[in-house]
Parts: sequence; C-alpha cells; structure tokens
Amino acid sequence: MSLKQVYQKLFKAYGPQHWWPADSSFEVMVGAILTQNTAWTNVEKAIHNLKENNALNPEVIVSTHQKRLASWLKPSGYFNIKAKRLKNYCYWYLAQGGYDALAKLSTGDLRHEILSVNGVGPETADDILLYAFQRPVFVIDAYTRRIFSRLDLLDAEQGYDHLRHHFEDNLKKERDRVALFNEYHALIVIHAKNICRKKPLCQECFLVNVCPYRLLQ
DNA sequence: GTCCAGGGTTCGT
DNA sequence: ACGAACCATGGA
Repeated sequence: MSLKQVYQKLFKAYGPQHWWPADSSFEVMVGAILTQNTAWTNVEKAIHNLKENNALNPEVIVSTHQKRLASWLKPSGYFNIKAKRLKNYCYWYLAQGGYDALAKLSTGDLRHEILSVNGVGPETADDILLYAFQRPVFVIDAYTRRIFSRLDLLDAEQGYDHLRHHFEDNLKKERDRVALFNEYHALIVIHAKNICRKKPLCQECFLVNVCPYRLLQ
C-alpha cells in the first residue's frame, strides 16, 4: 500500500476535517504551542481565556506578566512553561516583523527561523508552517510513527526529519501538497483518536487488516 | 480509581 | 543518547 492509497482510504472513511480550526493565523500558532503534549479540548479553553482577556495577539502576550499569562493558560496544562514558550514565540514573532515579513521567507529559511525559538520543536514548527503559513511540510507525530510503522511503511526508529522527508518525497508529484498534507495529518489524528481503542485486536494500529471496523480495507 | 488525550520540548546526566 | 520534568481536565 502506498502513502497516497492510505490517504485515499482515510479520506473516504472520514471525509474532510477542515483543519486547523482557528479565527486567524496567529491563533493557529498559539494553538500549536499550547497543544504540545496536551488534549485539544483543554487548549480550546486556554485560547478562550486569551480571547476573553483580549490577549490573543503578540503585543499583549509579550507585555503580560508571565504569572498572569500562565493563569490564562492553566486549562492547557504545563502552564508555566507554556507561558514562557508563548512569550518567547511572540517576542521573536514581533522582532521578525510579524506575519507578512515572515511570509516572505523561503520555506527552508522560515522553518529554520521558527525552530530557533526556545520551546518550539520540529512538530510544533511544522504545524505552524503547514497550518499558519500554508507551506508544504508534512507533520510527523506519535500517531504517524505508530500507524505507519505498523503498516511497514516506515521505520519508527528513524529521526523526525528523515520521516518528514520520507512523506514529502513520496508525495512530491501530488498536486496541491499544502491541501494534501493539511488533510492527511488531520485524518491521521482523527483516525487514531476515533477508532478501535476499546478493541484489543487493533489497539496498536487501526489500519491493519484485522481492524474490526474495516474502514480501511 | 486508572488511563489517556491532536501527548512535545528542553535540560541535565 | 536517555530519562526527567513540566501539568490540567474530563471521558472511557
């Protein structure tokens, strides 16, 4: 089975996911940082708090005391470290001249820049590149490793960039890779969280043939 | 009560 | 290279 075929099966099974849910590109970036190692429903509460305090913009975030910012982020967990990371990101974001200035950079340069922010690692950076800057980068997360290694479509022990390039190169010829990668990552996540968790047969990976739901056969 | 989320990133060893 | 630390919230 090819990566393209897996995508087609996922799309047929679940349909379009309309990611990333947000009112602005900045909200996408904030969400990408806050969702590190935490459930999305909790991130929504934290973003709600920011909106309620008119703080969903980089200027307010950099000028808000970390303790106060952390109190708004509390529902998303790791609030102290995330307050720090969010401020780091916003300080960098403003120093770079904001969205329009950053959007002028090549994808490679932009990725390198984003990764220079303390608290932003490869997955968060790629979320931002793909969902906020519409760049054709493939996001690798724990689900991607688990599902595709179970299918023997990748080696889970490989490093992040190796796996990312594996997907990007394999899908190089596809049209509109931004839309494709956008939907693909969302489908992987939705598939992983929705199906088979209670079923022993497909606890590790829901894409194998034994999956009782048979969604992907 | 236990487990697990769109579970990642940094820092110390 | 590997483990530890960071953390809230609710549904299964």
